[in-house]
Parts: sequence; structure tokens; C-alpha cells
Amino acid sequence: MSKSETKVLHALERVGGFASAQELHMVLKRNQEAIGLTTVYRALQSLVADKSVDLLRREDGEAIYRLCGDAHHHHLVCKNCGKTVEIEGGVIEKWAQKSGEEHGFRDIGHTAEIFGICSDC
Amino acid sequence: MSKSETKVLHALERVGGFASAQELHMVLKRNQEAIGLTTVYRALQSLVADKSVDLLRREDGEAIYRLCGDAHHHHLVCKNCGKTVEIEGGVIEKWAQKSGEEHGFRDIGHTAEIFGICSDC
DNA sequence: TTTAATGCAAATACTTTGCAGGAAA
DNA sequence: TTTCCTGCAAAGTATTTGCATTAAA
Repeated sequence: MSKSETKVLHALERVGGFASAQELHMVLKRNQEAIGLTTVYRALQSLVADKSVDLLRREDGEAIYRLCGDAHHHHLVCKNCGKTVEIEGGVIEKWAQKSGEEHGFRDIGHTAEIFGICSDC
Repeated sequence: MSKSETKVLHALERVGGFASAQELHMVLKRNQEAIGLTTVYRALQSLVADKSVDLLRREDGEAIYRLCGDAHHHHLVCKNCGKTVEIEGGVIEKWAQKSGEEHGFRDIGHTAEIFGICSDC
């Protein structure tokens, strides 16, 4: 893990929730940990590839990131405030596997996300 | 409803699913229905405001639109050749609705996609 | 020395806005 | 006329890439 990836992870811990690349860059700048915006983007790309962070989208399409455990799960996201709940998705795993097999696919993966307006909004 | 909004709605019907503003613009161009890209964007903005079309996001953040109330389906996509099969997703609808309600969400929607390697690859 | 990491500036892609000409009321 | 609609070109924003420099191994 490169030095910049560590810095970005640390920044993500500090904000403790969602943050865009631009926001993380600002956080790092404010804390003497100045690194280039390009490097923040590249660090985030690796971290997503490593499945160390989750990549989601804000309503306006901007990418937002956050720390993520290894367990595969799905998200229920509030379209308004971004509040996120991790969801158990056993049904989905089975559905994806079964649908893929029925059509002769192998090496089957899937994505699924639920969105709506949470009770506070 | 303006003339361009009608054209865009018509194009959405023709593609029968999701389409980005850029794709809709191309579809319209190919069919002599040439209208400017700006106008497509503006028509889509009104249609979303009117709740005539849904606005979602692709994984890369590009905005995609679909007719509201369109019976929607999911896709099974081959990672290698791009072959796509439309999948019945009744299970998912229920799962999404139920999971959302359990956490007090309303106005619930979802996205789901399956990918893998098809039998020809 | 050889490789990988960094960051600036430029490029890219999607989307919005300014503005002027044209259509409709 | 007055207002709305259209679309080109320019601006805006998030993200990626080219490339030369620097740090690390």
C-alpha cells in the first residue's frame, strides 16, 4: 500500500462517512498532509479495486467513497441526505446465480442498490 | 408539452429501456428528427420535473433516463462480448420494496445487474 | 540503476448557460 | 409585440491521462 493510499484511508476515517475525491483532497490539504488531487484520484482507484473502499454516486453523479468491510452487502441509500444502511441480500445472491446459470453464464457476479427517501427527510 | 419533449419521449419509447441524453440525441439524429443536444437536455429536465421520466445513474455517473411506469427489467451482461439478456426480476422488486420499508424509506427504487461470461465465450 | 509514485497541465466527457435568431401567441 | 423555444458556442465540473520529475528499492 503506497503512502498516498494510507493518507486517503486516514482521511476517510476522519470524515467518517461519505466523501468525494475533491472533499478528501481538501481535508488532506487542511491538515498539512497536502497531496495532489490527481494522486487522491489514483489512490481511490486502487482502493476501490482492492475493495477497501466502496464507490457510490451522489444524485448529481459525483463519485463518493467510504470505507467498507469485506463482507459482500448491498446498500439502501437516501436520495436526499445520503444516509446509508447496509442490507442483507441473500435473496439477490441466489437470484443472480440462478438467472445467470439458466442462460449458460459462468463466473457470475452482480450489483444491486436500493434508493429512496429516508424517514428523516 | 413542447414539441421537443414529445420527440424525446418518443425516442425513449423506441429504445425501450434506459438511455442517456447523448444516446437519445443520436437516436433522434438517425431518424431525421434532428434536434440539438442542448434541447434534448432541456427536454429531459422538464420531463424529470414532471415525473414523466425517471433519472438514474450508470456506474460511471452518466445520467440515464427511462419512462416512468415502464415495466422495468434487469440485464444479464457478458463481460467478454457484451451480449445482453433481459431478466425477469420479480424477486428483486419485492426485496427492494421490503428492505426499504423495513428501514422507513419511501419512494423506493432500485438498480440491479448481473454479469458473467456467456456460453459462447 | 531500475522501477514505481507524484503532480502539474492538458485532455476528455457530460452537462449547463449565455445569447441571439426564430416561432408562436 | 411579447413571450417562449431552439441551438450554437462557450463555460463549468468531475475525472483521467501524458509526461517529466522525484523518491524508493
